Order: sequence, then structure tokens, then C-alpha cells
Amino acid sequence: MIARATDGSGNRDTLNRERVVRAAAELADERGIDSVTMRELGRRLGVEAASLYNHVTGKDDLLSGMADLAAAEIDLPSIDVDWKEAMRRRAVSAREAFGRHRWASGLMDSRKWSGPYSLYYADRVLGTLINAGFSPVIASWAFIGIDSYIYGFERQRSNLSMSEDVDTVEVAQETLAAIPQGALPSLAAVAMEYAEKPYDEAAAFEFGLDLILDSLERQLEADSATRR
Amino acid sequence: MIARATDGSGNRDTLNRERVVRAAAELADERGIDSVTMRELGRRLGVEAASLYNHVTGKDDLLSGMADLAAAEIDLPSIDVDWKEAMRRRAVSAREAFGRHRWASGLMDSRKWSGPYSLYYADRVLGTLINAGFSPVIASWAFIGIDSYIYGFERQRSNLSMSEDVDTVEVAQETLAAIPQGALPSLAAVAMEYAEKPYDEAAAFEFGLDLILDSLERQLEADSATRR
DNA sequence: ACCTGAACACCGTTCAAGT
DNA sequence: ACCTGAACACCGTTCAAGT
Repeated sequence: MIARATDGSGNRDTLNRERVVRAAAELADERGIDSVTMRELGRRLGVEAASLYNHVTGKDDLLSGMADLAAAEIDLPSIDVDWKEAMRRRAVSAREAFGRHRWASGLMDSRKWSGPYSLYYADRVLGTLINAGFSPVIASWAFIGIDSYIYGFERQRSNLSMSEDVDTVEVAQETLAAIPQGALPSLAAVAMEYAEKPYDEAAAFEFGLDLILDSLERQLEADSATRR
Repeated sequence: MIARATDGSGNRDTLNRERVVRAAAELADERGIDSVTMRELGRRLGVEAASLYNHVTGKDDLLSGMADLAAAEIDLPSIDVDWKEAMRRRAVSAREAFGRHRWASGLMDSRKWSGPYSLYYADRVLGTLINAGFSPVIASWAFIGIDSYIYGFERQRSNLSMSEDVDTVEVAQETLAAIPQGALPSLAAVAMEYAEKPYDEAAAFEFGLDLILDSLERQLEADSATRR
């Protein structure tokens, strides 16, 4: 008799934390993180906003749950693979996850990074690097460096309005047209390139990623040569 | 006769956009970005919240002004200096500015990056790189890569609760104590290091920065060797 | 055990009214 | 030209009351 019990989700039993969090993530995917309000989420679940507090301690808890959901989509490096390849896969899969859930990277900013899962995650990353021969401190710096790059790149995505659904050729042409003759020559030069060949986001991401990984590799080689 | 006209700021004339924005930045510095509400800001300026709309079109405009204020504190690379040193100074001064204004990096996330000042800024950075011998596309990728790292690193700061006012030795000891014997061995190894020698944030930042800059330099050298 | 309805304190913003 | 006071639509959250 109750609509919620048999609605489209195919989930026939009552509300619980997981269903609430999942619905919030879907809402954010479809209409942006700002539209995730307790009232709107309640509406989506056929329930009053106040009822959500039976399954989630508050909005903060809800957002943490959403962040966990997205984090779980990022590949854990497997111990037995080459460290460079492992870091590469991790970075690429993170970028893909953030592409699917544009709200995720911003959410991980504010939320503390200390759940049991993220500790395990950190251990695996650090373990991969230490196994490869990096000292614990250098491994931690490398971890921080790679992650900084991953999250920072995601930030730029929305920033320069160079998301996938934007015609970068068009943006470049408009930028070019807006620049007064002779002013900003370097920016004009770049815009001229992109007016012909569109901006390849994945290529840009991997270019920067490889700058970091190549330097790390070189440092590892130099270090083992010294010890020999 | 009016208190506001002669108050501590030493600014005797009436309210204007600059004073409003500056007061908002100070409020954010002292009590966090969340405490910047129109009502609270009005209280600080001795005025009703509604009055602020005479000087600022809305809260969005206010936040943009704050972001501009912080951006102006980041060094523009001077054309005549070595590209690597220029990028280095830019990155270091950005990190310092974000340290003074913890709200700044998060604010630049959401705000579009297309004001006349930031276009000029981009031109200078790109110009420095192109002058050094990078192609326009590679220069833009390098620009994006370095900026991603800068902003991403700032993000991590708050994240791992490794800010300046936190005793990282203590955090490491607590982490170590919380890890069950034998579990998370790599994380434990890192924590053990930091329990003895505190985490050096500036060193970590420059380590990652140099990974990027060194790779760029190497690429430049290899490229010019090919052309010779 | 879970949901509702109403309330509370707080937002950003608008607008007629004052000076 | 700038400020006030009151209002509006919207938040997150609490809590007694229902079932």
C-alpha cells in the first residue's frame, strides 16, 4: 500500500542508512551537490526531512557517507604490481571516479580522512612505495604529492570551464576574440592552438602525472646506484 | 557623531565595496569562512545586513572579491628570471598566501577564473614557459600541472589535520597507538618516523614541486638536444 | 522502531520607507 | 545616495505526538 515499499528502486524493504546515502549520491549526480538538502532528499525518498534523522545523525554524516561511497570506487593498488603502474592506475581511476561524481572531490576536502577504510587505503599505497625501495618519509611525501596533484587537477576541471560537455574549441575561439590585439600574446598563442585542436583532458592529466612519477623513478634509480 | 565614521579602522569616510570585502576577509581570517554571513558582516561594520547590498551585488560577489584579494598576494613571475625559479617562487608564494588565508583556496575552487587580472596572470605564466622553450600546448599542460599541485597540496593540509598549529609528533604517536599490532605495517612505519621527527610541511611541498619542475627541465633539455 | 507536523534559529535577499 | 525594518523563502535540526 505504501508507495515507497515498491517504487522504482526495486528495494522493497524499509529505509536504512545505505539507501539514504545512495539516494543522496544519485541526487547529487543528477542535480548537483547544492540540491542535496534534507527536505529535497526526503521528498525523493517519499518521507519527511525529519525522518532522515532516524538513519543518519545529521547532514554531516550524510555527506561523509557520500564521500565514502565515491572513495570506494577508486582502485586500491595491488601489492604485486610495479609501483609506478600501481600509482598510475590509482590516479587514473580516481580521476574517472571524480568524473562520474563531480561533487566527490569537493566533499573529500572538508571531511576528515581518518575512517578505517582510508587508513587501510593509505597503508596499501605507502606499502607499495616502501616495497619499491622508497624510505618511509619519502614514500609519505610521494603519496602526498601524487594525491595533491590528483585532487588539484579535479579542481581545475570545473575552474577553467573545461569540462567534458564543453566545446573547448569554441571556448578558445571566444577567448581569442576577447583578447585585444597585441595584449596577452602568450595566452593568445595557446588559445590559437586549442582553437584548432581541442583540449585533451586525459592527456593533460597523464602528462602532469608522469612528470611526478618519472622524477620519482629517477630518484629511486639514483638512490640504488649510490648504495651499490 | 556616527561611530562607524571614526572607528578603529582609521577609515573615516563611508562604506564602499573595498571596505566591505576587506572586512569580510578579516572576518574569515579570524573566525573561518563559515562565519562570514551577511548579518555577521553587517554587525562588524556597524550596519544592517541589507545595507551591504548597496556595495556588493550579493554574497557571490562578496566571495569573488575575497578571492581576488587573496589572489593579488601571489607573486607574478617576472619575465626576466629563469623559468624554473619563477615557477618555484610563484608556487611558494601561493602556498604562503593560502597559509595566511585558509579560506582562499576553497573559494577559488568555486569561483570562475576569468577576470581580467587572472587572464593577465595566466599570460605571464605561459609567457615565461614559452620563452623558456616549451611549446604552447606543453606550456599550458605544465601550467595546469603546477597549479593542480599547488591547490591540491593546500587541500591536504586541512585534511590530514597536519596544519601548523598541530603537533604532528603527537598525531603520529596517537596514530601509532591506534593501529593494532601487525596491521597496517607501512602506515605504522611512517608514523614511527614522524613520532621522532615532526612532519615538515614546507619540505614536503617543495619535494613534490621539484618532482614536477625537474621533469619539466629534463624534458626541455631532451627536446633541445633533439633539435640540435 | 520509525514517521509526522510543527516549531526554532538561522540563512540570503528584496523592498518600501525613511534621511 | 545610503540605511533601516520587516518580510519572504529557504535551510538544518529538535521534539512531542502519533502508529
